[in-house]
Amino acid sequence: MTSTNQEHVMLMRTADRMPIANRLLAALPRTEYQRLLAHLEPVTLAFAEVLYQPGDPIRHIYFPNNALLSLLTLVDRDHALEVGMVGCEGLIGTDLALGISASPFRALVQGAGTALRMKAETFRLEIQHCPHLQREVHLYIHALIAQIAQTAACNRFHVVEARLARWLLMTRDRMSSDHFYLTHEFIGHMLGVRRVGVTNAAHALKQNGLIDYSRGNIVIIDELGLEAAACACYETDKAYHIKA
Amino acid sequence: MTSTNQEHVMLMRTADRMPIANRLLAALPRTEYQRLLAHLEPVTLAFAEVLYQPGDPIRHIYFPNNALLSLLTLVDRDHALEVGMVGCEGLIGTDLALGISASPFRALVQGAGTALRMKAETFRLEIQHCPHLQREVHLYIHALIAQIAQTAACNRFHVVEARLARWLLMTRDRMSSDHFYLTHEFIGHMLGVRRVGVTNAAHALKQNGLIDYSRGNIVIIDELGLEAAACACYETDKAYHIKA
DNA sequence: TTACGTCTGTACGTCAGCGCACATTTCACG
DNA sequence: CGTGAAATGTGCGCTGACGTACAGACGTAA
Repeated sequence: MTSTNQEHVMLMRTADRMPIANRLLAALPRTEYQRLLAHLEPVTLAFAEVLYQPGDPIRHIYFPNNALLSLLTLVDRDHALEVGMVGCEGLIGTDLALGISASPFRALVQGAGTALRMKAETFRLEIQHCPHLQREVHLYIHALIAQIAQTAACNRFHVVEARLARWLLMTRDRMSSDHFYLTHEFIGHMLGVRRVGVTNAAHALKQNGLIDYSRGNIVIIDELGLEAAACACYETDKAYHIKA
Repeated sequence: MTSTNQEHVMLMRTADRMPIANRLLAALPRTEYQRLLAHLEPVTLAFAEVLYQPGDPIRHIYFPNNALLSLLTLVDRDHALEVGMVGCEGLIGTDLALGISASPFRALVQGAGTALRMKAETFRLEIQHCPHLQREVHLYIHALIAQIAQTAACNRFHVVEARLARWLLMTRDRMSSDHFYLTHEFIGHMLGVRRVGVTNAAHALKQNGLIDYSRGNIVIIDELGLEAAACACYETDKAYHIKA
């Protein structure tokens, strides 16, 4: 506990010297960024941590640095479905920018890492006074809408293997790493399929030499091959989010 | 041609005396509404008319009165999927409010009727000077996001019959009528299933005395029964959009 | 009335994914 | 070094939806 707190404090002290890993923040002019920095608190997010629960008021917004977040809609008690994936290109808590204080989605940490967070109330005020922030957030909301819709169509029309390939690539892009920890069980919850469905699809990808994995440690071996195995939805999504 | 133009002019002249059927506009304070009215042009929309094509610049935004609009994502050349349904509770062209000049969706007229439209450029300017309009549009964007996500999950988990029931009820709510013209073929395109799939599901609903139909003329007979046949997604969606 | 186009009913083989159950592998920990 | 939990592999019957094809029903216009 003590060590965690100390680490936390250390992070806070060095916040103003941290590289601006979050691309949305990085796109802001210096003046606005400096202004916001005073309200941004670095935090480390643990795997599977739940940040928002549907209906609950949003307490903080999060700008991921190297963390990866998921937005899920809950249906039945058993069924959930990932509708959005948020990495360093965006933020969660966009609802506040639209005048809503609760998220309709569950937000959880898909990839552990760091993020910058801001109090909800502060964000509501600051976005009124930071036109560039407002603009960037609006653009991101638009991209998110497109992503959600694309995911909807993809889930409807494409087979699990192609969806898995797409999902792995999207994860890779946002993690900036070819290696990450994710069990079939977890991925199943994201894609809205059984664990066995993921196992079978992953097995096929492994057989073809596109990926490797063992007990949750997934490695992308053949990126181009994986893109070929994925549906065209990946390219569409990429165009929206990764346009560097 | 001439008669159409005359009718059009007549509609324009009486625009300021038309009842404000669009609920989003109706929620605005008088002053803002009067200001906007000068830029709002009544139009009649024909069934199956395409208002937006993905990627094309938006020329007008549309506030439906009694018309019903659909937002579709296109996947392959054959496959499309409805992700949003917009009636008098909202508008299309929200992208402009987020600083984007093209819609990612195809927008088409699912139910013929009237709407008020505004030039895209005018809307971009006016929304800066009409705080209530901005607020209402933002709230609607949020509801739309929730609707799209809900649709995504619904398409993933629920059978065609339940989805059809939900879709008919959503149509009904936005048309304010138990009767409308829609062929199985058309509905199939919306739900992303084969025409035969719709026929089978519709047949089952008909057998149970919930609906009746013939050559595109659909009538909802047993509303409560249809709600029971629909998935819970309907209730969720209703809570967002029809909260009167 | 006839003819034609549109809409709806029905059939059939195929297949992806489901739910379930159980075997096997691998790692962490005592 | 063993032991138990977690992760992955495999099998099986079932079902909803697919693609396709064709038949009947209905309405409109000649």
